[in-house]
Amino acid sequence: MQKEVNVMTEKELQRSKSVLPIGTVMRLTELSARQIRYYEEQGLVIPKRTDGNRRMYSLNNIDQLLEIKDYLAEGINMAGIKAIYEQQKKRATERREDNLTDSDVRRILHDEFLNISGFDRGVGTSLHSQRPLD
DNA sequence: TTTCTTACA
DNA sequence: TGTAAGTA
Repeated sequence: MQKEVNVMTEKELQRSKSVLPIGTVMRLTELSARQIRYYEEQGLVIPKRTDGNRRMYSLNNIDQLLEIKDYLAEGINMAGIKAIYEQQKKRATERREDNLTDSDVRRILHDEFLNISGFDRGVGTSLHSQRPLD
């Protein structure tokens, strides 16, 4: 049993190892260096730094970047993405403090997502005329 | 050669 | 966001 835990830990360690330079990340994610660095400025996906201050990304970082890319493709902006992560962090806290069932968590998650996406699209776009945050 | 920071058409 | 400049 303990052996399995070690295996899992090893995988996580490998996925957390920062060994990819930004150039590789660019090709893997189809994102420009400008964008990758910008997302870092915004507090999302902070890479390790090595040698002469060069960014080194891990496999997990790649996943994070791809996730951000998906959100962007869905029309969610930086503020919205940040909000989503803040909400997730908040949910992690709520989960410890309360005894929410999985369905409760799902309902909250769904509700928050609608508010976030509705808010972001409402500014400048007219896909929906709804004003969920009113 | 690649990446970094800063700044601007 | 793209891109140019000057480094490391």
